[in-house]
Amino acid sequence: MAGQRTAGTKPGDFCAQCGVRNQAVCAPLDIDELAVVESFRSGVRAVPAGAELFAQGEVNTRVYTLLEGWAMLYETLEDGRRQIMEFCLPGAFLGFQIDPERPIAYTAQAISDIRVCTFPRKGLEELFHEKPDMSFRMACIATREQNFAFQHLTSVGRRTAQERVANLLLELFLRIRLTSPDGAGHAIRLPLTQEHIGDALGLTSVHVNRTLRALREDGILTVRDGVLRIMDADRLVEIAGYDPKVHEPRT
Amino acid sequence: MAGQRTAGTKPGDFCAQCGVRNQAVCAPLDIDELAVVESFRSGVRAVPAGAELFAQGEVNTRVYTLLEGWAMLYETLEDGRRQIMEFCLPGAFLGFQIDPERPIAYTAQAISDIRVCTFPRKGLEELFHEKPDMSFRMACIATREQNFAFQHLTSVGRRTAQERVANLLLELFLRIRLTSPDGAGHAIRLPLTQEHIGDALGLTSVHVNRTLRALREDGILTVRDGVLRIMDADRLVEIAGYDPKVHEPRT
DNA sequence: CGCGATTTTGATCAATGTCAAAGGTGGTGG
DNA sequence: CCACCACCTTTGACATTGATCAAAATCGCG
Repeated sequence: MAGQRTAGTKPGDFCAQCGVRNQAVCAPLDIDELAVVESFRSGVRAVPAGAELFAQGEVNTRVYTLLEGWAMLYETLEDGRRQIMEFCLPGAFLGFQIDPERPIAYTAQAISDIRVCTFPRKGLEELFHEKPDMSFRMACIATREQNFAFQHLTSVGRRTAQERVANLLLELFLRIRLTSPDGAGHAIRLPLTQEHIGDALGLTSVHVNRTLRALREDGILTVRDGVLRIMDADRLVEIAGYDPKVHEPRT
Repeated sequence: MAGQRTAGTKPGDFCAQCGVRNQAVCAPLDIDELAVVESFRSGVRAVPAGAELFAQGEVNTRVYTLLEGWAMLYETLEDGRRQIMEFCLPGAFLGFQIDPERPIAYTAQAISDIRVCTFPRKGLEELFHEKPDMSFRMACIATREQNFAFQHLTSVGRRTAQERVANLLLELFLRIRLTSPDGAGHAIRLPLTQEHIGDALGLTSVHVNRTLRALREDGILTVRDGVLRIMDADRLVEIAGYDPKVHEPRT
């Protein structure tokens, strides 16, 4: 599958062979333009699970495209309560803010070991200016992200614990399915703890645990050893309140 | 204050005199470019309180800039539960989706009587293409909106009822203060019912009522006859968990 | 084997929801 | 001008969801 990669290179080393190019901000660029981007970027960086890409309150001088692995964005309150905004998969564009001087409101942390493509924040405007398609692409991405944040908000604000968990797991299942090359089974790798799930959904980890038990006992799904297995997709879709007409697929 | 408007015209009739131009997508345009936009738009429309600009599930053929009044975006679940995503004030850009064919996931409804500047969705890409600054501006707006959605999500997911209410009312107070020309008092017009507040915060209206009572009894704020009055700003800021360093001002 | 992190379970508690009814309040039409 | 109506606010009694606290079981790993 890595046939056209030069031996010894890893995904992201060359833009032209980038595995997430079509999901990322770079999608509208042609091969020649990629060369410009490639010379602009700072390079590819590996970040171990648990490390932060940037932290709430910092002024952030880089932006990132996630190449491999899972990351998350979260905000913490002074007393330690945490809200995870989003789980990020390859292709995600992270850390962009309008005002580069303003401290960023949330933290980005690697959940698994990840690899990111790094750009200096400085000069981004100019790059977007030279490549207006990237601006438009960027607007599209941000608009989509806003839509996902809206859906997430609806879950947290108005659904029961069971509905929230069902909704999130279904969403993650579909996102992974869309991008990952491996098989068409009813199971995916899910590198999240129950605390991650709780912090994303506004629940405690112990309530997530009980909810997952109920879902398992009802024969709907299981989460075991970091793999999510869907047993009864129809009922899952129903509980999750998932509507394929409005719920836009997501990478 | 309306001195430079032609007698008989209303805000929005001419782009050059548009009161929200500097908050809206049109901000980066100069006078000549405005002429292009002015010929592109469909015109200005008045919409009465309670009417919908577009509805969840429709394919939406127009986008709007809000000129006057309050609107809101919300999603409803099949059984009627409602989540308000956002209260929109003048300058807001509404209804844009990447894929113009896909049904929109949320409803936009006027809270008070409003006036909107209307554009056909068709041709927007071309307009953005001709005016790349508008694309970039659009990306900035969408990114900001995403940030606000994130903050909202944190409130709903992790704050108590009292903190949520305090946070929302403070946010609205500051937003209004930023834009409205009238005085520097500690009160603003707030055309929301307690049900609106509850649906935005993931609470029932009766719990909002009790929470407002507590806030009033503690001498922090009052909401009465559609006006919000701040009595003790310091304590409000504290309860709301408001951090001016990361909480970007918003129009 | 031992340790830290995670999952699981139980017992109890608190925050918020539900249901119901009683006041406003403003608008409308007779 | 009044009566009525729709809508909103307010309050009470009670129900329920999900939180909290605590401890045991399990797991990965050095």
